[in-house]
Amino acid sequence: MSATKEDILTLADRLIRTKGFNAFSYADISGIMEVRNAAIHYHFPTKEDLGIQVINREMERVNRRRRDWGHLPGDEQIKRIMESFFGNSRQGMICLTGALTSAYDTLAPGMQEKVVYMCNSILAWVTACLEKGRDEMSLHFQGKARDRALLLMSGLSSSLLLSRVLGNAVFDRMMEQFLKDLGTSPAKWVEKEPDWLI
Amino acid sequence: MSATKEDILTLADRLIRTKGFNAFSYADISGIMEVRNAAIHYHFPTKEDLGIQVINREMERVNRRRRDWGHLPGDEQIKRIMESFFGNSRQGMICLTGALTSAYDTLAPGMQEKVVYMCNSILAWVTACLEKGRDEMSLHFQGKARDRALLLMSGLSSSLLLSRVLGNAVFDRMMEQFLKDLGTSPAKWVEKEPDWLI
DNA sequence: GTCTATACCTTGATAGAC
DNA sequence: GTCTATCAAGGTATAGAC
Repeated sequence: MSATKEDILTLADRLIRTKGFNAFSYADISGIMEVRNAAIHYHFPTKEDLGIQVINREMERVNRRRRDWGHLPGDEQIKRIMESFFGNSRQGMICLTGALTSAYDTLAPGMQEKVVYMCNSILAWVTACLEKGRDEMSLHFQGKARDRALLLMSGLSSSLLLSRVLGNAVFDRMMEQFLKDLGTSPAKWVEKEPDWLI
Repeated sequence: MSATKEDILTLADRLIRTKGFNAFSYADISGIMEVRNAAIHYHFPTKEDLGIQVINREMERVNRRRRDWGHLPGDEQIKRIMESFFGNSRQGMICLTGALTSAYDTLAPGMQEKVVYMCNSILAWVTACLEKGRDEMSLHFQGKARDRALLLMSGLSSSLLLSRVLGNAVFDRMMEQFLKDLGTSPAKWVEKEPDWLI
C-alpha cells in the first residue's frame, strides 16, 4: 500500500474517532495532508470504501495483538487492552466501536456489516481473555464470561466517551473498579506512542 | 409551549437518538411533520438552540423522575432507571448522553456545556441511588458509590449502542449481570408507552 | 405562525489534463 | 497518482408575503 493511501487511512481513522463518521469530511483530510479531494477518491472511491478500510486495518491490528498476546495470562491481556484504551483517552479519541455504533443507523449496509463483525470479534477476544484468566485463577467473577465481557467492553468504550466530557480521571476510576471487581491487582498506565487499538 | 414546538422537540429528540445530532437535518423533521423548514427556524433559530432545548426538556424529565421516585428504595430506583432504558433499547434508540457524548467534539460550546451538565446530573442521581441502596442494605458493592455509578451509567449507555448492533438480548444480559453484581434480585422489564428517559 | 422562495455554504463525487 | 475545475445534492439559515 502506498504511503499516501496509508496516511489517508490513518488520518481518517483519527477523524472518525474525534468528529465521528458523519461529521468528518474529505476537506478535513485535504486541510491537513498535502493532498487534494480527487486524490482521496482515487484511493477510496466512496466514503464507505474509506470507512470499511479503516475498520479492516483496525481489525488487522486487533488480530495481530490477539496473536502476539495470546501466550500472556488472561489478566495481563485484559490490562494491556485497557492500556491501549488509555492511549485513546489521553488523546481525546474514542474507540472505533463507540464512534461507529453510535452512528450505526446512518451507515451504509456494507459498513454496518463490518461494524457487526468488529464488535463480535472484540467481544470474542475479551471473552477468551476472561475465560483464560478464570481458568488460571487470576481472574474471579460470577456469571458467564461472555456476559462479563459485554460489561467490560461497554465500560471501555463508554469510559472514552465520558472522559472527554467529564475529564480523564473517569478512565482511571473505572478501570480501577473493573480490575478490583475481577479480583486482580491494579495497573498503572504509561503514556506510549500513538498506536490506537479498537 | 405551542403544540407544534413541542412536537418538533419530540421529533428532534428521536432523530438525535437514532441518526445522531450531526446526521439529522431539518428536512427530516419537515418530511415527517406537516411543517416547513422556516417554521422550525421560527421556534428554534439555530440547530444549536434546538439541541439545547432537547437537552433541557430531557433534564426536566430526569429531575421530575428523581423527585417522584425519591421515596423509593435505592435498588428499586435503579431498576426503574434500567426499565426506562429498556424502552429505548426496544425502539432502537440510544440515550441522549450516548448520542451527544460521541459527537462532543463537533458540538457548539453552548451544547457542550449542557452535555457536561447532563452527564453530571445523571451521574449524581445514580450515585445517590447506589448510596441509598447501600445504606438500606439492599445493594452491596465495594468501592466508592460514584465510581460504581460511572460503571453503571456507562453500561446503560453502551448497552443501547451494542443492542442495536448485536441484538436486543445484549441489554437483558448486561442488566442481569449488573443486578447480580449489586447483590439484588433480578428484574423483569415490561414494554411501556414510549417515554424515553436519559 | 407558517408559508414560498432563495441565499450561501459544504458535501461527496466525477471529468479530463498532466 | 495527483491536479484543477466542476457538478448536483443537500445543509442551515434568512427575507418577506400572508
